Amino acid sequence: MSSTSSCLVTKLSHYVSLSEADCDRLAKLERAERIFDAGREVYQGGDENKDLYVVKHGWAFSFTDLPDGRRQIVKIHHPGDVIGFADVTLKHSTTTLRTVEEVCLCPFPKSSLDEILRESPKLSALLLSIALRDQVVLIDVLRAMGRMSAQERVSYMLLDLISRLRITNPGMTDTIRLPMTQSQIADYLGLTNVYISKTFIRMEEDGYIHRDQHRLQILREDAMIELTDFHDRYADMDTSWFPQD
Amino acid sequence: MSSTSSCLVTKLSHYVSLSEADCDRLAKLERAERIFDAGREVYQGGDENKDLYVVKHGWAFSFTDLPDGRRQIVKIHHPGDVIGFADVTLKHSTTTLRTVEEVCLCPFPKSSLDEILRESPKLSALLLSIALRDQVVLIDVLRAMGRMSAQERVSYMLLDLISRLRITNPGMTDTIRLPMTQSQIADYLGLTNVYISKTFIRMEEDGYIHRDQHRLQILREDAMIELTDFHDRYADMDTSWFPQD
DNA sequence: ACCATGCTTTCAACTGGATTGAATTCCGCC
DNA sequence: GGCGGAATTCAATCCAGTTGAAAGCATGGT
Repeated sequence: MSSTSSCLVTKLSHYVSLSEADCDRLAKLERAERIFDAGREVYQGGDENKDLYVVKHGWAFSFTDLPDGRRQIVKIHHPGDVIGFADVTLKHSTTTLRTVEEVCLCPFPKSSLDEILRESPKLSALLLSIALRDQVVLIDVLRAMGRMSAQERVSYMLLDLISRLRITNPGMTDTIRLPMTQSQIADYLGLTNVYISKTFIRMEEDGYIHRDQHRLQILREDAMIELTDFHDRYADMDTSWFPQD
Repeated sequence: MSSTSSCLVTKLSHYVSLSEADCDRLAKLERAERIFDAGREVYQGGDENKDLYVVKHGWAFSFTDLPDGRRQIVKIHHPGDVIGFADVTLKHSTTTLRTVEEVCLCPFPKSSLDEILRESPKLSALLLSIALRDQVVLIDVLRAMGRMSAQERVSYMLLDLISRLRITNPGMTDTIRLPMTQSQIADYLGLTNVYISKTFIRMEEDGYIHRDQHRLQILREDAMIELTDFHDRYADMDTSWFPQD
């Protein structure tokens, strides 16, 4: 089985070199695949969660609602991401998964994870590292939500997105495709669609960004990094303590 | 080595029964111990992080500051908690650790973790589960910060605290000791000390809580659970997939 | 070409929570 | 028991972001 076609392998081998066997273990997770149209719900909060998903292409996001309808998007998923990892210790899913655009997902059962943990110490360490790294990222988001103004939050989000996309596309420039609607961005940043609109317009006037359809160019990345005290959590990872295989 | 004195063992064996050997491995982490006075910084964000800490007694918290001084407390630590786990994949600490009151901490080197991962599959699974559970909890906090009003956030925090304290004190009633100052609570919930004060007074008037010194009694827990759509993430954990030893 | 639909932008009124500064109360400590 | 510093409370004012509604723009389907 050639592993070059696996998004997951591409993403994870950015952090540590993987043996042929480990690549195959990961690639196996992407054996099945299912296409979902834009704006579809893949599963809902409260559903029994038997499967995890690897994203093959397209964007999706996970969210929770309060009973009165207020919505919080908690994670944005890109190709190569594993969806649902945080919920494996729970019987039921805590979030709902919705596609932003047409998405290809590879479902695999929780039990495959189990297998990896038993067979590959190196992949186990990598999975643990990813879980811990995700914690650090969530803490960064928390800081943004708790203490940053609207413009700072938007800046933080854009920097975070571009950092993540750079993992798999090292040649990436300063321009990203941003398929989410402003309402979705608002639900991610704890703001309203109206204020997101205002903030984008303001940031464009001030020369931080340039927009063209769903493409967004970051013009003053350094200024935005300074503004938000941004740290890239994706580029590097301390893998020196990993067991060898 | 008797394990009954280890806070960590007490906390973790709530989730899964541990072998004598595993208990000893955990208890070993609490061999060294250091007392810190109230309001002391144990380490700072940016410090090289070589050690993790087990809390033996007392409360502490981790926070980050923005360059202009805005502060976000990101985690509150209780006895039995492991501090610094999220940062093990990073060379430098992302947060500062400060004590709330007199605290006893047991420092141990990152490498001890390494050892556990190599020797005990069951503890590895447990550690991974804890990391994933913490992610779910952070997502709950994120939801509170993004979409809840001040009173809802305070309610959420109190419910979360009491749930955590119940893990190790099953006989706990509806009253908790809350040694944090209102400014600290504000920095945790993304509000201001003044508004926390107002909210507490309001909640006491409305009969949700009763305060007496640093003791706080929760009078209408059900109402608060309903208000915040609260889910206890600590009581149970799906350990059915754990490897046996 | 046309309409339906959903997204973005704009507008104006409103409000929850922030800010500031001063006044109290609390509490440990000499 | 009284002093000093911290924590809390009070009151007045202010503003970032909300709300709701309406108007402009795209896009795609028939």
